[in-house]
Amino acid sequence: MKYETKQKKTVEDIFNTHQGECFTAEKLTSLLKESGSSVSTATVYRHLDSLVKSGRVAKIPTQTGSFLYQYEKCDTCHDQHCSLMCIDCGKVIHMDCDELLKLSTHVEEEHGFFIDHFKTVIYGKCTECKNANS
Amino acid sequence: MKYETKQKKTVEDIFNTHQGECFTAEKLTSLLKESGSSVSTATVYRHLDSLVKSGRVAKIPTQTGSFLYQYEKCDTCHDQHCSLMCIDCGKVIHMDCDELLKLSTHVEEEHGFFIDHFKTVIYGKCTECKNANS
DNA sequence: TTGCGTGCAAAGGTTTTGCATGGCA
DNA sequence: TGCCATGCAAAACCTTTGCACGCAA
Repeated sequence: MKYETKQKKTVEDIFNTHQGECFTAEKLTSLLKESGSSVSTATVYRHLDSLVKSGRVAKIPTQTGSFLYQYEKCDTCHDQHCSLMCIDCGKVIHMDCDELLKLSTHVEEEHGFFIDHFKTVIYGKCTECKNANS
Repeated sequence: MKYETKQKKTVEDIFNTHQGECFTAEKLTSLLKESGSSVSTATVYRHLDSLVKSGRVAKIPTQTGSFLYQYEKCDTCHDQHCSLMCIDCGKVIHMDCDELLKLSTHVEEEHGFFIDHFKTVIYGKCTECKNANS
């Protein structure tokens, strides 16, 4: 994707105006449509793929077998950034603190594993859903 | 799935003899076939679903859009158990230590989020793959 | 002009579902 | 016997791919 096309710009604009949010490919496509400049599904996927490969967008597997795409402009916080997703309401909370660094360090030293915080999603329940149904 | 059928028993047997391992539904189906008692794909999925709902099997979303199923018999370690999956070779490492409890506690207190360790998979690279290609 | 990007439709892989049959209690 | 589980095939779902056309450089 080296050409500067209208579609490429439109996709990047959407991500820019919704920083940190998570979208399905379908949601992204409908946002593009609503914004007045439709982009075909295939092209949306091709740009998503390109953004994921370049490391600017995270492709997050969900519990329903599809993906969520999340734009992260921040260049400095990756090592300790992580997403917390509520399995009930789907809300994503961003976490960016030292506690994660402690875990990474521990896991590297004790378990020989190098965490990719950008690809990792921690599942659980947010306070509201926790209180709501158990 | 309240009846004790041959198929149900066979599926549970496979999990019992491969504790802690991760399977795709397809892998599980072929293991069943090899063991001499074939079970149809639909039935395999139905039992998996039932096991997941009852909490005995974890359904783990992968980076390719399908799932891995993991049996966990252990009743006492859930709160601090977690799976580490290598994004290169697919290997799954089990982690069961206090460091996770620290993270949970921190996340609950500071971020108002309750981690489900059974559903969470931490992605990254194992030592071998880390050394191999970067 | 060259070749990459686009849109459409078709294909792909995995999981789910409908329906008739078979088996457990 | 009554109802649930099973197997098959079809459908559903999301994502990827092939191909002809259009547009950026």
